Formats: sequence, structure tokens, C-alpha cells
Amino acid sequence: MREPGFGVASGDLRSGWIPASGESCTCIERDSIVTETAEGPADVRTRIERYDPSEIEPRWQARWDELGLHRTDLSDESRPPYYLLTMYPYPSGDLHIGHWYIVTPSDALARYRRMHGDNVFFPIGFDAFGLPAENAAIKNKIHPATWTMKNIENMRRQFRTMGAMFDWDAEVVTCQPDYYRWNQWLFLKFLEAGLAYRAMSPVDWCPNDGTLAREQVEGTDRRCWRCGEKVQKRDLEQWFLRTTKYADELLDFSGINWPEPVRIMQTNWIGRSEGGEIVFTTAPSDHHAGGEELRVFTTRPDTLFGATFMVLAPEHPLVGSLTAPDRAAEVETYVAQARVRTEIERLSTDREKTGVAIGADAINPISGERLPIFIADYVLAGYGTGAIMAVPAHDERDFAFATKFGLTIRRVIAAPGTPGTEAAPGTEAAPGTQNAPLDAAFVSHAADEELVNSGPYSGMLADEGGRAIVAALAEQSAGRTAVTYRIRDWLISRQRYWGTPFPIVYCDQCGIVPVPEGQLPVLLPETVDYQGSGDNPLNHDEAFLRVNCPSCDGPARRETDTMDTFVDSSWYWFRYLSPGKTDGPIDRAMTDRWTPVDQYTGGAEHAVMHLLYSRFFTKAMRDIGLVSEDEPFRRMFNQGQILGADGERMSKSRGNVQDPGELVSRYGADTVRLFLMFMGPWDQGGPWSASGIGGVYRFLNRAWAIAIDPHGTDPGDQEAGRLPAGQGLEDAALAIRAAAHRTLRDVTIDYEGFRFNTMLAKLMELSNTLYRYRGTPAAGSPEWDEAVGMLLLMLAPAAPHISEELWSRRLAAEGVEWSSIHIERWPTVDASAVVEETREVPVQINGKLRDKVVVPAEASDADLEAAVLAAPKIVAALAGRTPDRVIVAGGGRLVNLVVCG
RNA sequence: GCCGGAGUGGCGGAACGGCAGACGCAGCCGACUUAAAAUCGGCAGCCCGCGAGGGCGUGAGGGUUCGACUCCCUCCUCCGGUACCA
Repeated sequence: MREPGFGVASGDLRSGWIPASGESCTCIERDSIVTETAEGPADVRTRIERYDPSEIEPRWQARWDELGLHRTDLSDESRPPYYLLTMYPYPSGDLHIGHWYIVTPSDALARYRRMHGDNVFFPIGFDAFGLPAENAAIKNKIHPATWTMKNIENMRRQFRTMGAMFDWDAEVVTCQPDYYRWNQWLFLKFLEAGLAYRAMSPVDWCPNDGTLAREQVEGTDRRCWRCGEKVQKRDLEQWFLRTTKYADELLDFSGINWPEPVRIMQTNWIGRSEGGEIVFTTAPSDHHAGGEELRVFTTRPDTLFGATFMVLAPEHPLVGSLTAPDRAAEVETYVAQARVRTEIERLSTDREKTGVAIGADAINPISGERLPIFIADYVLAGYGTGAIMAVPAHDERDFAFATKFGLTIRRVIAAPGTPGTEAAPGTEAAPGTQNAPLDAAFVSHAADEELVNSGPYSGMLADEGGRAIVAALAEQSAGRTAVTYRIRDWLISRQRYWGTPFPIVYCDQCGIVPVPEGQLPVLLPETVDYQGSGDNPLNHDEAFLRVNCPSCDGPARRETDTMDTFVDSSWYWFRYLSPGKTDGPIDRAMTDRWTPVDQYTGGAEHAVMHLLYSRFFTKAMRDIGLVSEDEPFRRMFNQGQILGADGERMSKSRGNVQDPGELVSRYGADTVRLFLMFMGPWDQGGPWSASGIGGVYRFLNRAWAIAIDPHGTDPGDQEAGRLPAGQGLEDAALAIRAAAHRTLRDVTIDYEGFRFNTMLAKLMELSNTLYRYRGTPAAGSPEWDEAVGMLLLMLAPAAPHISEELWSRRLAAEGVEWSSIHIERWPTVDASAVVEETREVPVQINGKLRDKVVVPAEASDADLEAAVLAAPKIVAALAGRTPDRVIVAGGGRLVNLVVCG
């Protein structure tokens, strides 16, 4: 049973009463303290109760908990649902300042939305499978499950000190069978739908420690991080999800509000290119009969006549049969070298090009020209067809290769009338085009450029010529228009223990057999025998391995690979909506109502992979009939990352992890929350430094003093008790009201735009203004009271404890029954309070600031211009000259006088 | 390398193409205190000038504009991602 939502809960709140709040009347009164002085006579001073977060915060956290203030009634239809999701953390052990940085503003947003009347769902969980638990297991001989669950326990406790409004009832822990069984279930559905398949793929392999992750391969010579052994490549049969099926749909971001950089990065990652597939044929030679098809993909079919050689990926299937016997040794050596290089290395345009000729030729289908075939690692087997036609005159990489190997460079595109490009068709390059200078050559051609050196196509515009060439090839079945993508299918197999087991059995009789749905979950055994290495212990667990075939009941063996942890994170927000559901992964009624997630927040480091996989999962789940949505997250925001004080990413191994515990016990959670929001723009992050936290603490102390002791004054304040010079009580009240409403207007805009740093700056300004009036006659005014109330309401999402405490005292002082500030409504701006009577207009001469004039707010441009030209400083600066132009910019916000000469 | 982001006082940062440096930290001066801490008020980009004032300033160099931290081009540095870290 879930607790009732706020509607009912608030009734509980009113009936409940907090002891300390009952004392609030005495709190507001002052304690008289008699201080004995050396001179003898007693100096009677007053002191207010001091702000003590260590007393306030735990008390309210316990109270909120008790009242179920943070539980969301998912079935409550009386208010609009608002699903706010923050990326769930990896349970690394302790919450560090980075977790606070991620969660605090999200929590403020959740509270802000709730103050607008939304039914806010703000869940949390743990991304609990993955490598670090296995590393801990090997290092400390502790079971990954024990390590992980201990960490989770600890982090749950630490999370509570933040005062975040997480709904813990919906918690997801991915390493538990009640979660990962649904990974298995989804995998089986994907398999059924043809979205999952098995294929060979290479992994980085260490003979001692098995498969290695990228981060486990160290140094330029690529050695294993544990044993230092040279890393090899090994081809394994592995499971893939067919992400490429959705390539085009994933390019479509209409209907979701995501940051431009993320959309661009995903678009580039998917990497759709349109062009043509062209079929070359191999030429006969002593060792090869010829006539084999050699397919290439090109985005530039218009440059076909400029192809002067061919390049195959070293892994290309035809390499073996095409290689001439006298080239075999060299080719084999090169292929072996290429296998150990990373893709990043291979694609680097910086690195000198390498490759070898294989002693065979290909025939250009349009010109009949014979082109030598090379293999080179800058061509990847997995992209396009794994083979290219090289056009060195119009491609930077091909140019570099041709230059190094002394190959022909033939220019085939030029602006009309470019000298030296009128060679006869089909012949060698025209004079002056050999080794053509790089500058103009391979930049994408201008619209008016024409084909040259291109047989019958010479003289056509490049685009048009390209289409004509593909059309001609298509007629002889030697080409067609084609689209390729950079994105590959998602390899989800991991040769590791601490992950979701695949629900697959291998049977000698029946082959690959899915575990029947009714036999799920396939439990991860409690094996911990790592045999002193990182090799997957499942491979050695006979009890797990041996199984009867679900199909024929004969002896069979289980799949020992587990799933990529990105599988877990690709649908967890659906599961939050279905806690404890045992007859399916998700509750359709709930996901229909609550998804897509209204707002997702998380690190920019997830801009592509996690966010793309999540989009893929949503679409795949839609296509197998599980959900109705096309997209997982309506609006996305990427916050920055807090780095260690050394500017490096926080990690235990670097020893730069910042524990917020000490700051919290010294200043309180509210101060730490505010400081993290105040540091800078949330999407920026940056190196951690606690210097400046005192300023935020002072701000809260001032807010405290304003709220509980409006008539107090400070020692040494020369202006104490006096209104600003020239201001009457009425002026002061209006000024207070204007400040409060202007702040509300601006703070609301900042919350909506996630600009928490400027939001707090404006609250500080308001509190500075109020503080100026503290102790003056204006402090008792209704405007003052309104402003203080507004300050607390605006502060409530960001600093939930102090605002709740001060709010409860206000209610008590007014004799009003208590109800939480966090279910209070966000105030509304009174536009009339903010109206200004005059405006100050900066005046520039030739763009340099020279003076400012003050004019009535409604002054016309002509009035303004007259005032400007009469201003003494301007008259002096003009020194008798007449402005050539007078620019009144931005609807009278600035005047610029342009004086020539 | 490629893709994305960021470079502004001593520091964190602010600024719809229109007053660069809001807000805060550190600093300096003053008030309160026997004193210190805390608190309160004030000053404060850099250079020249007693001052009035002037000059220079948003990573570097160009460009567009009456006007550029903001837009465009080239470059430098740092951060994130680069498909088995999550």
C-alpha cells in the first residue's frame, strides 16, 4: 500500500505538530543577556536565537519522512503529473560532492514544480552492476553483491542528509533479480522480434585476465592494467541489439526539447551519409582469376574518374584471395599490426598513413581503368563496405596516402576556366594537376564547379555529374544510390560476472535455445572464485554452466556472458513507475500516464551513449507493444561535472574525492546545497573549491535574522534604525515591495531556465535590501511582511530546511495552523509594484560611454535626444561638433552619438 | 585525430548585439569591542594623474556593425565523449 498523496497528507501535517515549533513564540522573544564589564555596571545587550542547522535539519527530515511528504501517489489524477528524473548513481561507496552537485538543483526543481501545483514524481535508484564491484571483489576478496549492497545502504543514509524529496518507495536496484529478470525478459522479446542477434566481434583480450575494457588497456603499447601482458584481439561470438534499424528515426528530434549540442553529437554519432555504392571488379592476374566484385561506398560518386587506387580495410574478406604470393608476407604482417591498433589511432588524420599494396588491381566500371589495390588501416571494416575508391585530389586522407606512396593525383572537379584542367578524357592527369596543391582541392566543391578529366561527363556541374554517373552505373548493375551510417549495432555481451546473465542455453542438438519466460530469472550464481584474475568466474562455475536444454532436455550449457550495464539504464525510469510488479516489467497504465519523463537531468558525458540507447530502447519497446511513447525524455538538461581540487575527474585512485560530510556538519545541508547552486552555471561544473561557502552561510544567517528578528540592529551599524536619507516611511514600503516583486519576477525566470546561480544572487540582493530596512520603522510594515514571506517561498526549493523552519515560526506567530511551506503555492508577481518612474540611459560617443542621463520612463526618443544633447558632459565631449548620426538603440535603452572625423 | 563544450578582475562568476565585472569569496579602510572573533558600513579591473579626468581591458589574430564578452573566419589552451568506466 502506498501512502496517500499530499491532499490527504497535508491533513496529517496539520494535525501533527512539531515540538520545537511550539516553542517558537519564546524563540522570537529575545533572551536578555547581562554582560559584566570591567568597569562594573552591567551592560544589557540583546541577542537573538542563532541559526542552528544541525538542530533544524534532522528534525525536519524526520518530520517529512514521518508524514510521507515525499511519497508520490502515482494514481492521483487531481493534479497534473510531472516526472522529474535525475540519472541514478553508481553505488561507488560514499556520496561525494559531485552527487550533491547533481541532485541538489534537481531537487530544487522538483520542489519548485510542486509549488506550482504539480503532482511531482522524483525517484532514485542505483545503477548497481558493473566493473568496479568486480575490481573490489578481486582486490579485497569481497563478493561484488556484498560490496555493492553495503555501498547502497551507506549512500541511502547519506542521501537523506541532503533533504532531497526522493520517493524511496520507487527505488530501483539493478543488481537485484526483481530488476534484472526483466532485462532478460526484454532480451527474449527483442530476440523474438529480430532486434537481437549473435555475431562475431573482436574484443581486447588478455591471456590472464580475459576480456578488457578500454580503460583496462594502458599505454601506447596497449598492455593489461593488471598483469602488464600485451593485449591481443580475439574474435568472439557475441550478442548485438539492432540499433541500426532505428538509425533514421533516431535522427528525428522533433517533439523533444533537447540541448542543441546533444542533438548534434547524436546526429554525428549516427552519421548518416548519402552517396553511391559502386561495384568495381578485380582484374585477372597470375594468381587470381579476376572478376570478383569489389563494392565501395562513396559520398562523392562525381569523383569516380579521379579514383587512382583502391583501399581495402586490412580485415576485408577479399584480402586473402587477392593478395599476390610475393606480397603475402608483408600483407600478413600489416594485417596483424592493424588488429592491435585502436580505432581512434586508425582514424587519426594526424598520424602518418600506412598501408601496403597487395599486388592486385581493380577495374573502374565507368572508365575501364586498372587501379592498384592497397590495404590500409585508415579504412575500417565496419563502415560502409570496408573498401574505398581513393580519390586523392578530393579527399584529404587519400591525398596523404597518395603523396606518401607516390600515386597519381588526378583533379576531376574545378571551377569553370581553371587553367590546366582541359586534358583529354581517360588520359593521365592534365599538366599541373599532378600533386595538386591541397588548398582548393578536396574542400567540398562549390555549386558552380564542374567535372573535368571525366570523359563524357566533363563539363557537367559536379552534383549533376555525380547523379548521371550513378544512373549510368545502375543500368549495368554496377552501382546504385546508397545510404550508410556510422552507427553500428550495439554489442551488449560482456565477458564478466557482475551483470545480467543472458537467458540463453547452448545445446548440441538444438543450437541456441532461449530460456523459457517461465524459468526467468536466470539467477546470477553467488560465485566469487576469480582464480586470482579478472577472467569471468562464470566460465568455471560448473553448477551454473551445466543445464538441461529447455527444448530437448539433453545436456546443454549456459551462456556465460552478461549484459552491458547500459541495458539496465536504458529503461529504468519505466520501472520506477512499477515498483514491485511481478507479472511484467512495467505497469502500462502508469507509463502511459507518466511518460515521457518531463525533465531528465544528468551529466553531459552521457550525451551520446546512454541517451541514445535509452531512445533506442523506448522505440524498440514501443514496437513490441510494451509502451506507447516514441521518446523517453521530453526535456533534457546536461549539468556539468564537479572535478577534484586538482582539476581532474574525482576518483578514489586519484585521492581527490571531496566528502561533503564535514561541510554539512559545519554549515548544514542548506548551505551546502545553496553553495553548489551558487558556484556557477549548472551546466558548467568545474574544479571543486569550498572557498566562498561562508558567503552563502552568511546569506542564510541574514535571512534568519530578517525573519525572526525584524526589529533588531547590529553592533556598530551607524545607520541603525534609520531609513535611507531622503526616504519616508511610505517610500520605503514601496521600495521594499518593488524589490520583492522584481526579485520574484526574475527568480521565476531563472528557475525555469535552470539558472540557479543568478537566482540566488537575486535572492541575496533582496535579502540585502531587506536587511538594510531591518530595525527601521519600515520593518513592521505589511510590505515588509509580504516581502519576507516571498523571500522564504522563493528560497524553499533551494534551502528546504531553513525555509520550513522560518515558515513554521511565521505561522505560529500569526496563530495559523501549520502546513508545510513545500506544499505552499508559488507567489504571483504584481506587475504594478515593479513599475519605474524614471530610467537612466547611458550615452556613448562613437561607442564609448561618456555620460548617463535620467529621463521620465515614458520619455519619447526625441525627448531623450534633447536631454542627451543638453547634458553638460556631452556638450563638453562634443566640443562644438555636431553628431553625424544619433542612434537611439533598444527602444530608448541607450544612445550612441556618431561623430566622424 | 574526430564530435561537442568552455576560456571575462587575485578567485567563483554576471551581462536580450547596447553601461563589462551583478552576486559572492579573498583584500583594504572604518564602526562595535579593553582586545580579538563574530557582526555592521564603506572602498575596490589594470595603468597614468594630487585631482578633475584620461588611456587600456572579456585566450590570440582578423572580419561584420553606429556599437561585439556576445555574430563570422583562423589559431591556442583546457574539459567531456570516441562504442567493454558508468
